[in-house]
Amino acid sequence: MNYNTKQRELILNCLMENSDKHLNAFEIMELLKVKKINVGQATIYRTLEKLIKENIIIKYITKDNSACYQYIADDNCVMHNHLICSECGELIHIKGKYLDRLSEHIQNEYGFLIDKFRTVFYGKCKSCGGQTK
Amino acid sequence: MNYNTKQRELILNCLMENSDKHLNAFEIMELLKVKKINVGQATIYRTLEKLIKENIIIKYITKDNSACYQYIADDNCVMHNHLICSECGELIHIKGKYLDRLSEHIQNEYGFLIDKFRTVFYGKCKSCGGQTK
DNA sequence: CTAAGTGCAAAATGTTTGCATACTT
DNA sequence: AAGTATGCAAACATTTTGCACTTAG
Repeated sequence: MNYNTKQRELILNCLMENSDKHLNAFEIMELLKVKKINVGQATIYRTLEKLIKENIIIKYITKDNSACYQYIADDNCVMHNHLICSECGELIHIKGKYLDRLSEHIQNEYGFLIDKFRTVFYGKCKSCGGQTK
Repeated sequence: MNYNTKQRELILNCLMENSDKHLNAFEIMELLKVKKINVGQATIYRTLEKLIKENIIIKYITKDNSACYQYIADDNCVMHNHLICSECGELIHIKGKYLDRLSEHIQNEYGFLIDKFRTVFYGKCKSCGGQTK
């Protein structure tokens, strides 16, 4: 169903190499251009949509209203949630009992099942001042 | 600094009356038009931005990629987080010890301070099948 | 009276689509 | 060979901007 094309590989590699940052579609295109590779913008958008559906990357909106994409599917990322710093875009993978308990509680109390792929915690990371408040 | 204009009131009322749904800019404009009120689109966008900055509403992206706005600042909403159903858009306000413990843990462990206004839990509500999984 | 907000139309931005061609399986 | 992906350019949707005018404080 999904063909493994050169373009898909390139885009995915680009996102994997930058999994600590959030990139928008334009930036991905530029990064590929620097490497003398030209991938049409339609292909970028179409591929990103597919990667989202496969839960390999996430999409979200930054404070300045731009749509960004970020690679999340490392190791056993299935069980992870993600913290994203609104200031610098740093991505932190989290898991653990506190999170599990919260999920359980929400499920029991409200019948609400959290989607770990779509849910992202926004805030400020250590170096951007999170710890001081 | 923020003038209390007729247009601002109208937009805010519209969002308050629909606090259980998510509306996009166009829908807000249409809802006002139905009431024979014409508010320019530029005003809608400019006002929404201000309301977001004031933490009165939140903005987020739905599954079908449209930007939506929703009123959150009821009662003592300051301490709340929000669950949003990806299917029907239902908004649920949550708080409690599980959430507080998670926040604390994340702060201690990672130095990361969660922004409750920006962070939204996505998932499926009871009536959309959240409980059954 | 001054600062802030408004409406319109135009411009800019970001994303999607149609279609002929090329690539994967 | 069939199904899927690509690139281009055009179309589209959404959001932002400039400017003259109005309104709130």
